[in-house]
Amino acid sequence: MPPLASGLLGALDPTSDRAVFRQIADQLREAIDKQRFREGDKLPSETELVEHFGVSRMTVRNAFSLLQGEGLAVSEHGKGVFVRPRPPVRRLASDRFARRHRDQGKSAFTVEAEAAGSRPEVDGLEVKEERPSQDIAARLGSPRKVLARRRRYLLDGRPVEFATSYLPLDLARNTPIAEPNPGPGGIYARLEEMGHRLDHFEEEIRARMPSPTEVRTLHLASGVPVIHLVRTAFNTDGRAVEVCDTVMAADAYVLAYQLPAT
Amino acid sequence: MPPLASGLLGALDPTSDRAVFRQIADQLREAIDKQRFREGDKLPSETELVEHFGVSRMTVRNAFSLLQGEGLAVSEHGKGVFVRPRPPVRRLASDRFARRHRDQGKSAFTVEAEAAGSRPEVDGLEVKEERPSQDIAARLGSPRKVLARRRRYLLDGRPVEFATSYLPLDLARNTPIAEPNPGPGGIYARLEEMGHRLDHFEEEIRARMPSPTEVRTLHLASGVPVIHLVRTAFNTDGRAVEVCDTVMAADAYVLAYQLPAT
DNA sequence: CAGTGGTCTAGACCACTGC
DNA sequence: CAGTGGTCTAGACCACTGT
Repeated sequence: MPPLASGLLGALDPTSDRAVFRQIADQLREAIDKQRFREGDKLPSETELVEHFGVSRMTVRNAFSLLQGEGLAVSEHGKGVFVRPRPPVRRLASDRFARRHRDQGKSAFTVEAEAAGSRPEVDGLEVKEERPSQDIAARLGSPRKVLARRRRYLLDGRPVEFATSYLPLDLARNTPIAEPNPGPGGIYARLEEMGHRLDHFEEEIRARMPSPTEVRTLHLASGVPVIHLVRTAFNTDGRAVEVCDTVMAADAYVLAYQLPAT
Repeated sequence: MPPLASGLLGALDPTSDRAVFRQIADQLREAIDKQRFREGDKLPSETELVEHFGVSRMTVRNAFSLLQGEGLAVSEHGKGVFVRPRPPVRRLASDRFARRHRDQGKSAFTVEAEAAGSRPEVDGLEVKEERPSQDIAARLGSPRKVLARRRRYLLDGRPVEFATSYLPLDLARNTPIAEPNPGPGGIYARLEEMGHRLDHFEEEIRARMPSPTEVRTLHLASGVPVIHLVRTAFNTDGRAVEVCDTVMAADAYVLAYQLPAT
């Protein structure tokens, strides 16, 4: 009765140029790809692999470290190293800000999450007046000060994104937009009531590894990038009336867009 | 005359709970954020840091490993560890497939890159008939076979993306689309000539860490994710006539989209 | 308690770079 | 050649998990 590792893993090739820890990672990666280990399964412990391959512990840890960097494995102190579970993904459609989605009493995030059978939460709401960063100022037409609305979004208890909306202060001060709860339809509905009929949005998307702060805020496993989305809302006069800066856990989202063939 | 490390880095806090290698990483990260080390600068060598902090070499290497995972540093064997340079970013606009961009003799990639002052190349072109994967088949209406057009794109010698276009074989066989060079305006122009007037595109965007194959193909530094983009082209009958599966080096791109406020 | 991963040491030898 | 990072060993002690 061979231990777990022996049953599913082979031997090293001592003639290979490939570093031993890479060979070990290769074997584990292949076993994961072939579903011999499935999502959430525990991988062999460091001790088991040390004995199976006859290497030192650091070599095994280097192999695990590679897999974690690739997003294939996560370690849990005192428990083991596991195949990283793939959580359900939230699909953001490009019509999510269409006016017809704005006539309910709840936010777009809440409505959409409940429709998908998830439990949405909003967290750490904070509304402040600030001096804008250079980037935000440039996008908003260089206002001296802005209203910043920060919040974090969770699905079924898991943080998935946090966002800050910036509006020129002269436009937002002493309006419902400056209240913690801006009311049904959110700030876009309020902007339109105030005469800023929205014409279109521009979104810019980047992907990168998270900062330590982002890792904490979103409880990110290692090997999980973030999607950085900056959305600018334009009114029918062509003025940028809001910029929303969003950082999303990349493993929780698919973004979907429609492009005209023109 | 203190060595480089002493001049820019402080001391450890032995009373802190924070692991020593994390404290070292914190100091280097802060120095990078504050531009005390700039893009492309060499960080202190492992030996220097070992002496400066009075720790063992593995501890210093762990600190560097953290920074590399965050995409802040890259190591070069025999040379040193450097602040990761931020290469110029290519902006993909959402009108990049508009018909008006299709009347030149060159591909969209080539035209756009030259306009931006870069030197574009296309690489490893391969045209094959294949059985589609389950995902591709589902998107194309379950054809038994597809034509697959693979290629890699480079800017100024640097690989930035590789892509595969899939078309139902009954639609593409024995047409210019099956030729290595499909002619001016690319396969979209040919599809329209063949009566498939394009109506719109759908794009799905994900971000994740690259597989080892993708690391090789795109020469990715560690700590650089990929953007995975799947575009489906629909004709005016609502039929999906092409799916293009693209993997991009995330540090080389910003994707930009316009959304109607409807 | 035993088993797990997290941190750290003090060496060793190798491969690559630049002078 | 000296200096750099890449790999590997054989220990040690700690913190966290589950029984």
